[in-house]
Amino acid sequence: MNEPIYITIQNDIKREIENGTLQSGDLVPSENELKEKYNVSRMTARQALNNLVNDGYLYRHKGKGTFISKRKIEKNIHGVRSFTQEMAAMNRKVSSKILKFEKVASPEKVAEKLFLAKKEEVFLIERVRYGDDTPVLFEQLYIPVKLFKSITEEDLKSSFYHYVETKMNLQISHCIQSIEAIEIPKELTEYLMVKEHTPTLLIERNTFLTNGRPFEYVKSYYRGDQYKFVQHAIKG
Amino acid sequence: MNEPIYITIQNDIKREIENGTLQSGDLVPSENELKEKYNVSRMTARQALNNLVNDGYLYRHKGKGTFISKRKIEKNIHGVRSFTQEMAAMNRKVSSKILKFEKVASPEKVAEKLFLAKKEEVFLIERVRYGDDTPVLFEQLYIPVKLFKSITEEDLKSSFYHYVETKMNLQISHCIQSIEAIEIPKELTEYLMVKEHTPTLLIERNTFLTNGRPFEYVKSYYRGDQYKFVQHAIKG
DNA sequence: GAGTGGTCTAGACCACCAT
DNA sequence: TGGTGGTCTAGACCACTCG
Repeated sequence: MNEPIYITIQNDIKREIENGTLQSGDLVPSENELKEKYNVSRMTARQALNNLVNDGYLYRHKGKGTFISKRKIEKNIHGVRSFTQEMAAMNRKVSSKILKFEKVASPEKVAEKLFLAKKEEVFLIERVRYGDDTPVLFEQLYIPVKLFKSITEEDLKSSFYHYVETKMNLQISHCIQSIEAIEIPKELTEYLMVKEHTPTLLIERNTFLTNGRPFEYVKSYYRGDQYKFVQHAIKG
Repeated sequence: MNEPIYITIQNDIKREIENGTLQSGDLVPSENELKEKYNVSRMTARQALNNLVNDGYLYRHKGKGTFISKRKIEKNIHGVRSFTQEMAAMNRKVSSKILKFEKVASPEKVAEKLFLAKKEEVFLIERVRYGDDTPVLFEQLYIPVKLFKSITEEDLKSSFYHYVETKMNLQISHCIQSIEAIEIPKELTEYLMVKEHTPTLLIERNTFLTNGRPFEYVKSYYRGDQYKFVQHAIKG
């Protein structure tokens, strides 16, 4: 395995939280216990715990220990959710059709959003996504080639975020998005099977990893009659 | 000083970002440079930088260095923002016209959202809100009478959230909102000064205090051509 | 006093990037 | 090749909490 040890420790603990072995309020093994168990230095065990604290899985109490935080389920509601998660929440079956999957020189705006040099290569992926076989969403996804060297069409048939987190072991942190109501662009009417002038939700999203770097810029066009964007937001 | 060294380093860098000495895209001193400058170990310098990355101030590039990220001001955007804040961010002057301000028996759906008994009294406030004198938003706001006994029309001319937090000393915690694209309802065309069928952003929001109780339920209709909803969301 | 997390050191090897 | 960040070690002292 080339996976860093602290990632292994993190994943082990995450798994125990997700399958219920560790419950909200439970004490997690101390840094010294993890040090023994994984035969690593204390700093390495600490790094794993710190990352989980930053991600909201754990909290610490000086002199007492490290504990599982509440949330867990609520966590899925906060903020960024994938289309797949949204549809699952509504009990709709998801499918996708990929219309385009090619390497292109990044347009200026995209390069800026992805912190790339001008014209640096990006994958441009266009797909239509369906809920219960009705088209819901047309999406243009831009991702840096240098980061996603080995991605295939197959990987995009289901959840891209899932791929990023589990296959690539990257940690998604946050996004900045804008949401507006527009008339559907003419060229999309046939993909979404609607007539001209249909109200459409346009969401532009720039999503970042925990290392502070963006990994996607995506423009999504949602059919107004098929999709309602639900979210849970925390005041800041 | 009892302040940990890494906090000192963080604050020094933050200050340079805030006063403009370090600008978006600039290279921050490397871990080794900070190590020399502050006469600390590399891990300590690294801890300072890592924290700033987690807080969104910096991003890293393996082999290249650590850089100032764009955001900075956008950081305030996390989650719930009031219309007033949104407009201020765009440098637009805000004004309001109150069309209706009355006590009504709460409709069933509203009672449910506000945790009230059926037909318990609520204030229904309808207002049009303007940015630079152009109508941007028509809003129906429902708030419990028992909570806002002494509210006046005057209090609603500017930010309602500001009133809640500073005049009533309540702490806003979070909201659940749905966002969808619709055609403008006929009866609103004149308030928003648009023609029929104009794409409109409908946002329904249920907002809660830190004590877990809801204090408002609001339906907002935003002119699609005037308003883009920008937000910063954290992955859960 | 024993255990915990918080801070810190002085090294090390690696992968990545520019030149 | 030299500089950068990414990972990791084997120690150390401290402040806090609990019995």
